Amino acid sequence: MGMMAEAEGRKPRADGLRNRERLIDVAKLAFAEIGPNVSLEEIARRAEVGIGTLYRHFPTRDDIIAAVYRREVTQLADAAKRLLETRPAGEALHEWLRLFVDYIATKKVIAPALASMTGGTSALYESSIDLMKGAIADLVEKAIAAGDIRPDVEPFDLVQALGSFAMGVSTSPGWETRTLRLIDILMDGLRSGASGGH
Amino acid sequence: MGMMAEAEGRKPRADGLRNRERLIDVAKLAFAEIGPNVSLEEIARRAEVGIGTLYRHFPTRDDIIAAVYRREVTQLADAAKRLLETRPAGEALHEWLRLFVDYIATKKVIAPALASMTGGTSALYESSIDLMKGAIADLVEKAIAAGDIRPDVEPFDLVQALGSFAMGVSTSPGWETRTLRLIDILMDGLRSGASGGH
DNA sequence: TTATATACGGAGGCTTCCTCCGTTTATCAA
DNA sequence: TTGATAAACGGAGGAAGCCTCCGTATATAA
Repeated sequence: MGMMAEAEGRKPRADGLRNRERLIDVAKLAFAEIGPNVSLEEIARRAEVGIGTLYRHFPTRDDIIAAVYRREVTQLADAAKRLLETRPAGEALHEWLRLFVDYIATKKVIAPALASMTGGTSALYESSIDLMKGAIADLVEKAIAAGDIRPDVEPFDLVQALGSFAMGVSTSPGWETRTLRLIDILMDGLRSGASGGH
Repeated sequence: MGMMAEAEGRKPRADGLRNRERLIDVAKLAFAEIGPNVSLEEIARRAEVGIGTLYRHFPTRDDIIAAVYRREVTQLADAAKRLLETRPAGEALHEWLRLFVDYIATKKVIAPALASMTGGTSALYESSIDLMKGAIADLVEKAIAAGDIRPDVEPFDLVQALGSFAMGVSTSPGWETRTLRLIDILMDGLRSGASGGH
């Protein structure tokens, strides 16, 4: 129980991996541009691969949607770690919140499809929520420890706030700009009352 | 300005109206059963009309979705009026809240499609929200006046609560039962502290 | 009952979905 | 390097869905 299933066989082919990544890249853009019902042939066309290649990597539409979503979440969690290593915790938090806006955009487009998936996907959702909570908690705790933000912030408060942002986002033009502004204000609020020292 | 555009021409054909209603009935069920991407041919098939008939009544997919949604909202608002006429205000409120659960179910299925519509639909949304607010306010005020529920309830509190229900509903099995239970509890809460008199 | 406006239904052209399989290519062993 | 071969590629093509168009049928009005 709990074994690494990998082992045997040769190294995966470089072109296979390349095309897979390429398809996810292109799919994310296409979903954002055209909507959740882009034809898969369109995605294959943009990625400059045959339709067969797309279907081999992602047997169903849901699979490619899940792949986009999963990568988005993973990148966001990774970004938290990387940001914490390369700059002061307060800045890291601020920067990460901005990245979150891009994540919302992806999620909004994909959500309908995600919602219509059954079983397996709720697990995908769960794990993504856990990843997010972990990332936020880390950022907030370090930022408090560094004296960059007020000490009475519960990480869960931020989860809540971000959730509301994600929900409340309308499709009206300029929501992205407005949300980014909101985040700046939020950061100001967080900073006021910070110890300021190290 | 403000004229009734109707007038001329003969009476609309009975079969036309019948088929139109039939299509909306069937579409609501089909959306719930199969999801927001049911083929329109499937809907026509179930309604036992030709595909051409469906397209004449609803030139686009969005049109039929809007029709289902609009009827749902309208029926809900009408039900409030009817319930208030046929039973004590407290019971009317309780019953109406139960109907609301069915409405959520429809809305959940349709929401993705509604969300992807442009322009015209946000108006549809707005008007539905106003209808809902009006219905709830009426029910709550009359129930308070009748002494069936505590007097310190703001109609808007209920709007808020229902909104949360609608959002928080997961796709997990049994949500409908659970939500109905929540509504019963909510009603108990509303009743406690009621004057009890007339 | 007749005339006709109105509604019906489905054939057919086009797009998308998805499978299948012959061709190409990256990896590994010699 | 060079071959052998597992792995990946790509697109033809059948099935299904989208939507239009128009000949047929029927409800309404005279």
